[in-house]
Amino acid sequence: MLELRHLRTLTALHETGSVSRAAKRVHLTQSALSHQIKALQSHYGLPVIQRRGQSIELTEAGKHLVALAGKVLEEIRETERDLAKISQQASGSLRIVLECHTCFDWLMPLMDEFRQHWPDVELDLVSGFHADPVKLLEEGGADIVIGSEHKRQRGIVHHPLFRFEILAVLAPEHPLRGKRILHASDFADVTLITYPVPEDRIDLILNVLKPAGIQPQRRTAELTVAILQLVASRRGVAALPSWGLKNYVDHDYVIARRIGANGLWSDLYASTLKETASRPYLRDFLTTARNTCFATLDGIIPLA
Amino acid sequence: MLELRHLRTLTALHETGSVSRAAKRVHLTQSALSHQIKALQSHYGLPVIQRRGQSIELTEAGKHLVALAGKVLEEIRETERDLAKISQQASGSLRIVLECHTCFDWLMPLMDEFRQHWPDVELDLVSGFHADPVKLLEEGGADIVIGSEHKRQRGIVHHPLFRFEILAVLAPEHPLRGKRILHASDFADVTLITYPVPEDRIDLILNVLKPAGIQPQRRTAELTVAILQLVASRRGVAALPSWGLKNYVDHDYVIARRIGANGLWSDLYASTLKETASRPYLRDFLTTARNTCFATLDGIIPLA
DNA sequence: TATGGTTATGAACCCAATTCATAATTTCTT
DNA sequence: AAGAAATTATGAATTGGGTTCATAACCATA
Repeated sequence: MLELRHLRTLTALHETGSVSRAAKRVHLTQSALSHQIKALQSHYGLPVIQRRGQSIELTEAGKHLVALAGKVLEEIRETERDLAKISQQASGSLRIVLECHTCFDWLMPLMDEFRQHWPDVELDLVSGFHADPVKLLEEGGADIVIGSEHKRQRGIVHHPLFRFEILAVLAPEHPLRGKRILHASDFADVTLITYPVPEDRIDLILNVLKPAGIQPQRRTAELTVAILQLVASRRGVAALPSWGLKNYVDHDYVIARRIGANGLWSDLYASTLKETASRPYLRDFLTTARNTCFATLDGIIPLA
Repeated sequence: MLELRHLRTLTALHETGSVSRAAKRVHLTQSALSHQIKALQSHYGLPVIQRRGQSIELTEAGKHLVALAGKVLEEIRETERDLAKISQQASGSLRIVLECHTCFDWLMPLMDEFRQHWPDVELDLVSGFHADPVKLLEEGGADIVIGSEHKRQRGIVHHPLFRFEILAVLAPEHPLRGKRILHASDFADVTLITYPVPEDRIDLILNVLKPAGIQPQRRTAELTVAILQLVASRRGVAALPSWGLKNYVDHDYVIARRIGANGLWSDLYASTLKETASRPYLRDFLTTARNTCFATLDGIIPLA
């Protein structure tokens, strides 16, 4: 009766706190999850979730099942790693090109974990700027590109990671602090603080400012903390993924504002060659990435 | 891809050492298991079983998966016990009537385990002889009857346990030692050593000797070891389940012979009231019983 | 070489999980 | 308070994957 799919659903419910969000997380319909939950409850004669206003909460029974899920799913992945070792598919290289600078935040701990699990995989970050990172895959200079590119291309697989919102970051006393939502025009007279990458790699410029014919001043910094430091000391404003901001916003170090009525969103993909896509360690890397991101990053949305 | 059903199949393969026997064990066709195995192998790019002449053996990969199965399936049962506690279905009584005396062998350790898992269930053996044990269920004097009865009866559920062979047990120097198979006529002049129960509860008499019009002398003993002791000291022959004999036969304490060309087989069921059948602890008792029996008892066959 | 038993394979089938369509419910907004 | 928006529940329809069926291949033993 209980199946692994139920356990996956339960963890998704736990992580997202909502049936429909959990459904996206496991790539099923909200209806499917509703049926699953109903089946579980009637089987055990116990509710597993409980409405708590906006979001849902797991009951005691639900928590037991989530704890089980954690153990079981991890154990399965462990043995699958063992199997990969046995079939000698546990070695190779995973050279990562990172287009999204902020992603260092979650990639670093992920890489640490990965190194422990796959000691025989040569794990590297490919440094430097690359005009056409996907070409790097084809040329054999890298094994995976993490970025927003996802146009169909033969021989290449774009593994969807997640969608996230990019927020404008301001100093708490910034003149624009009063507006709940910022529009292109608001950026006319500000200095934009970005990572040192070309304009066409910056979503705010590409999708918002350029279409509106606005070209703000730019200043660059390598590290996210440096950017935030500059913002806080009123040298300009930045546009950063929402997830990395929570701590700084909570401590009133900076404030964050939505860009445009619907917000500015960006999709993240992990692209590989078709042939590397099937390697066990690559698959494990991807699921670990998704797991840790969805578990630790606030406000991200699963991608089809 | 990997599902709990695969894990169950793997353990069955491990326990039975044969695809078709494992199929019976998990109540599927041999074909279904064959497909499952094929799917597993092609998914992991590894064989999980290996032919070893008559029987099969698990490969290293298979052993990893079996180890996983042990952990995972046990953890699931653990949390299901927790859920039963939460839903307050973890208390009640389990008074067992045992028609098959030899079954004490496996029932005792089983009861010990059960007591640890379900401390709030009142566990008891209903002692004494009962002419109609199923009636005892209806009268509320017992909760489960372990025996061979399985005729349809409304309000009663007969949970199949397993089929086992009853072998004739002789002293090593017994005159009949030369025959590989014993027939009804061979029992004409022997003393039959049995448990102290009526004739119609003894399969050998009921199904073999009575139809042939043979009525051997009888002598009774309470305990299996006592019966074996009497057999070894040439006071007569006995008919006992094959599984309990292995140790004694291996040590040349007694010898065992098939009864009739196809052997004498008996089916074991656990009968309960319909209403008690759904209780979590009862279900757990049954699966534990089957698990331990199939894991520890040689030569038993699953029952539809 | 036959024979009984076990396993493999492809096609057909069937059920159960999912989706679809929609209703019911809740929450947010004005 | 009422209407709009979002979320969840439910029943019917669909579909896809796992199982069975039928049969072939294979393997040991006589």
